[in-house]
Amino acid sequence: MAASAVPTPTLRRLPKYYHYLKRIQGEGQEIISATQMAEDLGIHHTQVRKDLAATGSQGKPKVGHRVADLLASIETFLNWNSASDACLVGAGNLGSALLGYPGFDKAGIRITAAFDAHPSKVGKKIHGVPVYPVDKLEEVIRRLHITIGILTIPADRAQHVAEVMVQGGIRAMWNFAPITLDVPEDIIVENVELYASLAIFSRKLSERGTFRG
Amino acid sequence: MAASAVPTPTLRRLPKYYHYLKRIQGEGQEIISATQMAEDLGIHHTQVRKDLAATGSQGKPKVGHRVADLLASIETFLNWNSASDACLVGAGNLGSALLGYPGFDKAGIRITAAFDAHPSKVGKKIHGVPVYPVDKLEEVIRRLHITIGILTIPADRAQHVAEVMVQGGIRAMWNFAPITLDVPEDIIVENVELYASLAIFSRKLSERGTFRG
DNA sequence: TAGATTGTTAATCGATTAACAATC
DNA sequence: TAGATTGTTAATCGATTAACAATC
Repeated sequence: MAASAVPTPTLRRLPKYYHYLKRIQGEGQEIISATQMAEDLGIHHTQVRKDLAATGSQGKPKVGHRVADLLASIETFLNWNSASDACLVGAGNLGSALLGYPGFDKAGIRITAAFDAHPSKVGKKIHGVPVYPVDKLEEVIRRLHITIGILTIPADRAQHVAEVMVQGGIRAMWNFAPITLDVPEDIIVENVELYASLAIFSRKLSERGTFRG
Repeated sequence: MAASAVPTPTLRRLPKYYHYLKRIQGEGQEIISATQMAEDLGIHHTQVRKDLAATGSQGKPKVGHRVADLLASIETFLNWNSASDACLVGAGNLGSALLGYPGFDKAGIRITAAFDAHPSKVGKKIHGVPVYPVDKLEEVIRRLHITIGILTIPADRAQHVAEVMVQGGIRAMWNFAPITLDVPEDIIVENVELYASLAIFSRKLSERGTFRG
């Protein structure tokens, strides 16, 4: 793969811009300057300019950027226009919540199958997505040509499930389990690190606050 | 506040070490070298050493680190030993999932009250946590001396709720809504950016994959 | 035109990686 | 002792911020 020319921090900021732009668009605003965005989002204005430039969007000197253009640029850059089929393994609390999350559709990720180990969940639909037994994982993803896997299972089962996913043809994984998955190099893995945020939060609390106890 | 001497990337990595150490501890391992950790986690060994040093933990040359010591150091460093009371606003899919999340207890965050705008949820308990009407937010957090607020509500209501929280005495917020909250400077805000991870995932897909469509 | 804004090139800052001394 | 490991100091790398030219 070609290494991305776009820094990861930039990618992380793009959704921030996206949601901000959606909001002001909803308020009827059609033009926005990078200066204003920077101020509202608490980011340096040069940073905002570089990030927006990375998506290929261009503004007009003295005028600013068209909100609709920026939104379109971000969507295109992140490839949110073309859709992929995904499955989710682990229909527990977090998994069920994700099945009902509206953001994926927008991002072109269509969850068409869920899997769970508990017989009580199998056969039902959660937010419209059918739940299969987890031992049918390989068979179903192969049959439905699913290429994306979302892991919302406990850490101790994640590695095994990842291996079955690879067997079945999954090419990319979005992993919510707090474990470093060991998969072939050509498989994409993106880890959602909820605990990373919790650690930063905890540290801020212990640094600043005396209001614990 | 004093700026943290510990880099944010280090804080983000600490839970990774923590979960790794918990796992090998569960397998009966008592000693671990930074070299081995680095290899298993795909992180540079010097990085691991610096991160562990930041928590105040020390190893023995030629021997390694005691797993139990490392775990204790991380817990202490993140102040996971002392507990704080927190409330959660927005008992929807994500909110309910968080109420059932075992990680908070471990991190010393005890959710004692939840709030929701839907009358159907009010008065019930979700994972043992009572749900109050959201218009009682200020009153309840004041009465229960709650200092931490978790926001799992739609973006368009987050700013208003944040302001009520500040009114009621909340000093720190863990925000899951995709919006930059505007609160007084002395209020701690940590944003969980699920969409940041999704953006990185989407970009990886569009860079590497031809398996969309 | 004047001035606000864009967008680029240079300087700074901070994190990661490399080199190496210290220790059991 | 020899060698593996720790932990620190220096070098590199990359992102952020500053300075400035270009544009309408």
